[in-house]
Amino acid sequence: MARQTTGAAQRIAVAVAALGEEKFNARRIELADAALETLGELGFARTSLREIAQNSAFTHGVFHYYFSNKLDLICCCVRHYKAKCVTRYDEVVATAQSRDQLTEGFLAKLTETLRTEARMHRLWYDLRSQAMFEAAFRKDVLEIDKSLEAMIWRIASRYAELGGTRPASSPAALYALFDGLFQSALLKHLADDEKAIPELLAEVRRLLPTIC
Amino acid sequence: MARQTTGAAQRIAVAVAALGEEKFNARRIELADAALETLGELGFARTSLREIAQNSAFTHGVFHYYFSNKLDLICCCVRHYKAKCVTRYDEVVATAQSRDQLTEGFLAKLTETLRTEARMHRLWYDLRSQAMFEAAFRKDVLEIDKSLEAMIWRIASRYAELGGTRPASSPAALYALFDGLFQSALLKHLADDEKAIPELLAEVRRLLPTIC
DNA sequence: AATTTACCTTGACAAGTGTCAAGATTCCAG
DNA sequence: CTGGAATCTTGACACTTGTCAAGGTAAATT
Repeated sequence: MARQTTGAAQRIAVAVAALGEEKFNARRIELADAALETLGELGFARTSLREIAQNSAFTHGVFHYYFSNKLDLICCCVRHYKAKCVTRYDEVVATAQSRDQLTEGFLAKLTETLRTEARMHRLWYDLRSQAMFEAAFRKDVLEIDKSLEAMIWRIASRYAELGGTRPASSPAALYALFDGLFQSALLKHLADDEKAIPELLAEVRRLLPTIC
Repeated sequence: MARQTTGAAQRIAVAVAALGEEKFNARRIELADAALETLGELGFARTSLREIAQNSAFTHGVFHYYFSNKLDLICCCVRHYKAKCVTRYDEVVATAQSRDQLTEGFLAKLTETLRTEARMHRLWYDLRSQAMFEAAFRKDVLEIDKSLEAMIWRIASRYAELGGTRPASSPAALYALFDGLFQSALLKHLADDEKAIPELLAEVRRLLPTIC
């Protein structure tokens, strides 16, 4: 049975059953990757399937072939984005042998992220806000938020460990703090405020010893 | 000269010059208020001028008469929203005579806000995210962010003062922390997580003595 | 009372939207 | 090689969108 003549749900089920699963999912991720480009550029509100298709090597029909609808596509994008994101600081955590090394590695990665991946991160904040309106996003968004909280907690725990102490705050509070600072710095950075990054770094440098 | 036959910029200039300014602006705010209803319900991405008009006592043409375009309307909404927002905790700050009173007043207001104004606040987070994509929003959003930071700072300063100490963090860090916690609690609350509010309260209660 | 101005309604336009299906193409098992 | 399945392209549909202008109504001014 051709995939197209059935609903997308059945299509996907059939594909999974038919051992084409891996290929099918690989294609979905390819498409999600292409979609993330345009989404990062325009944001959720202004991005249409046709716009996504035009900025990619695919035609708009393919997206309908692989995704049951627009929300399905965006959800897949969000999930895919997550995988890229949550391990960002793990290498720093694994290799740092002192508080100083961890601090400098963390700050360097933070700077690099703000400089080169601002678009992806504003999309994250966009989608997290959308989740407040669109229930279909909530599960994935809450899951990613949890992963990010765990990521921050790994950094803080390691930092504390390297000084022989324990973090002075809860995982939730630490994540809220760093996420809030990052979000604010991102907005200022996107508004061409050149002090945004240095101020963020100074703030984090000041905070790390007091809260971890 | 009739307002409609000129561009909106001129129209507004003419209105201002013609002493109709107050009436004109009052009408704009009335319209912005109506628009905020729908925006809070649907979010920026899904809200159209017609939808706004249908959920209000006005026809869609009126919005074009009072605003040069959709962005102009939304900007006005954001600015108007600000005024409602930034004084929320001032009464608590002014009347509290002890740390306990301030804490309880703050937490009560926090709860009330989450319970009764979740829609307005998700809209704020939505618009702040939009500002990362749409430059036209940035100035207003950054300004509101500053006002909110100052609002948090007033609370923290007063809390410290009531204990004869000084806040242990910068205004930026304190705002990032509370904003991050609130944002996370709001999302969970909207996802029908009944622990969202109590957990937020517990976290804030724990944090206040350590950071202020 | 007459006329100009401010305010609002209505309907239209062009562009863009998500969705879908019919047909072309590619791929692969028999 | 061949027939059928998987994949993709194309074009169409019904609908919504922001924008705007022609016209009507109410209010103010002369």
